[in-house]
Amino acid sequence: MKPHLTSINDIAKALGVSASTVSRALKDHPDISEGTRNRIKAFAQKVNYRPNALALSLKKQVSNTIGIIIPEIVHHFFSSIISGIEDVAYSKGYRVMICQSNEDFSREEMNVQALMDHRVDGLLVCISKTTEDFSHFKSVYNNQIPMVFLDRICKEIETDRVITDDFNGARIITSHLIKTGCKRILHLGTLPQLLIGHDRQQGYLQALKENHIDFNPELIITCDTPVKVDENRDKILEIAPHIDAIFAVNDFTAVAVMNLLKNNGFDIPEDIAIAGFGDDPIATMVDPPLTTVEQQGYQMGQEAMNLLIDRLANPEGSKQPDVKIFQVELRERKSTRQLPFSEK
Amino acid sequence: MKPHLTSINDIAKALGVSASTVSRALKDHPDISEGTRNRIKAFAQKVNYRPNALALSLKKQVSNTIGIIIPEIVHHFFSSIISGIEDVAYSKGYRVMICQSNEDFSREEMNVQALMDHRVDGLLVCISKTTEDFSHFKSVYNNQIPMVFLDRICKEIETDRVITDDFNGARIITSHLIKTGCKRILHLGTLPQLLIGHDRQQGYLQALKENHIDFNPELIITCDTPVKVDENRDKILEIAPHIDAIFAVNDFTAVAVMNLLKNNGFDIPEDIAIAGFGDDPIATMVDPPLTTVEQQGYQMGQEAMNLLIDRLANPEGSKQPDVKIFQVELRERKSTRQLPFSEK
DNA sequence: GTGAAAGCGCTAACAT
DNA sequence: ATGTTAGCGCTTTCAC
Repeated sequence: MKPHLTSINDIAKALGVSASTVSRALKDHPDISEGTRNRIKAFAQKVNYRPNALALSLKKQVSNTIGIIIPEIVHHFFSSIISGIEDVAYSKGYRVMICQSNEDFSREEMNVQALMDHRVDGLLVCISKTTEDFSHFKSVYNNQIPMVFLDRICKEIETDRVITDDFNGARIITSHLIKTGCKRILHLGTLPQLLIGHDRQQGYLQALKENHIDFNPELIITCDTPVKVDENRDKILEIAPHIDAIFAVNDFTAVAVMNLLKNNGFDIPEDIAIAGFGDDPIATMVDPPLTTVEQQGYQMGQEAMNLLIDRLANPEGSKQPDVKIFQVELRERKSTRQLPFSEK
Repeated sequence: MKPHLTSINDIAKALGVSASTVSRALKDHPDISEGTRNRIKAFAQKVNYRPNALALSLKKQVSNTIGIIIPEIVHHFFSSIISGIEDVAYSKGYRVMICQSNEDFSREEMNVQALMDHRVDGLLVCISKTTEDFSHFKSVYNNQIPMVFLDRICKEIETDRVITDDFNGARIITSHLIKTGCKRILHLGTLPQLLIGHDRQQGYLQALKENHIDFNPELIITCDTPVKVDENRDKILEIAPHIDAIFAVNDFTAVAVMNLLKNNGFDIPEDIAIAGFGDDPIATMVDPPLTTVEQQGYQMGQEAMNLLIDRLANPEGSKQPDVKIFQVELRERKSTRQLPFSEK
């Protein structure tokens, strides 16, 4: 920023007109005569004039920038969300500032602060796993900055939200395991305070119930990353001989446990069928390819941005929070058993 | 931004002092008496005052924000770079604005423009695959905005750069294939205008030469994504019986071709050994795990940000461009054959 | 049709 | 120790 890009004042001085004339000419204000307008426009073009977005935001009290807070962009689901947001945002003239919380509460607080400091017009947030205190979001809410929660939400704050039907997704995939002959299904889940994890676990339980399978509490382990699979290695291998399927809360955990079992002599899916959640690209690259449910990250991002734009356009909209629930779709692959012929 | 967050003027009015007093008190200017300072600080705290970053940037002509342009955050290598950048940036009080070019030239031009409009202090960029015209970057350079190229660089512009030793990486991995008994090695590469692809291809050729293996031009195919593997499916399967190894320009292409070959009855690595480039997490999750070279994305990001900070601190530094070359490290896994015992 | 002036939020040189 | 003023880049109301 040192080298002073040309400003409206520079143009005004150079052309011997006032700054306001330049400003008007550049935005085709009808008052300005065609002559001056052309002269100014030509000059602006020549010196490659670009309006200072900072000054504009300050003046207009609108930054045309929205903030995104996302746990970790490395995960395909999250980066798909971002792409969905960006594509809508760009097409409507918004910029985005992306912040990663790294699943860390205090980093998330800093992110909120930084985005507020930059006077973003609105916030799109996917809450960190470790967040249990929501006061930073409440402060956003109290300042009436529109905010949309994505995927991971906060029940205590009444905002628009875009979520996956985790309950049904888990129910569908667990039912699929049952239909293909599995009865003793291990669930690798998140800590229960994470709502999506809770809902997926409930969906799992619901599927068991609908199929009259008794629930065995030992068949739920908190284990939601490859690292945790490694930590729980002994426990999992001990249980393995007694189960015929695993439903993991996400795909990379599913893949990690699949590799663990394969390396220990289990046949997938004959000994143990495995299913994940999310349809990460990795699902099609592993052997056998992973059965999972597709979560529409890109579309969720688009929808969230659209909701935010609606709020921005209708600031006084005291209308009820919008809730968009995305259904998931089963992606049946070779890591689970085939449906009996009669069922097909 | 509608709901007017409290400003310094609001505080001044409320407390019956002038704005400058508030400004000074808040930053512990020695002139301000302890009494007023405490009074002001307490009040600011109470109303949760936060300086407007936009106004500050405008005033100071420094935004403390740096722009990142990256092809696609979905790729692990790129998101690692971003994490490296962010961690250094945050620790030095910088914010980042991340833009994706989606490997698209005109999107990249827009990104540059948007970041300039926001008056970022500097730019960290990894050029899009499809970019052949660099005038947008030259304009940044001419405006004396410090810029560091990462991984994919532009030779025509004299800036700091942080790159991988692609030539040596490719040489190391090709040599490894040769050492383990392979002689007819197919290379799946990028379009030759992409410098990293060019260098990797040269490294491949160099390894052949060093080992007195004649180069067969039919053994280089432009094919650098899973989609392109699919498009080149027939060609690859036709060549497959005549080769004993494949070196792919990146890991996801390597994995895609591995799956193609496995599904067509080839044994990996006995029939065909496969090696990638980058050490994406996927490399350890596939079966057999992929031999590849590790590219230090996170460290490269850190280094690039450090270089940029140096430039920012020394604006008049007419010193030569810094070039940091990161070596890669072989990650030997099961997708390539074992070294003969005598070599170990 | 064009210019002068005020103000967005903040800082700093210059008063007092 | 505190206030006044001007200005960062821009828009907009009000003059002429």
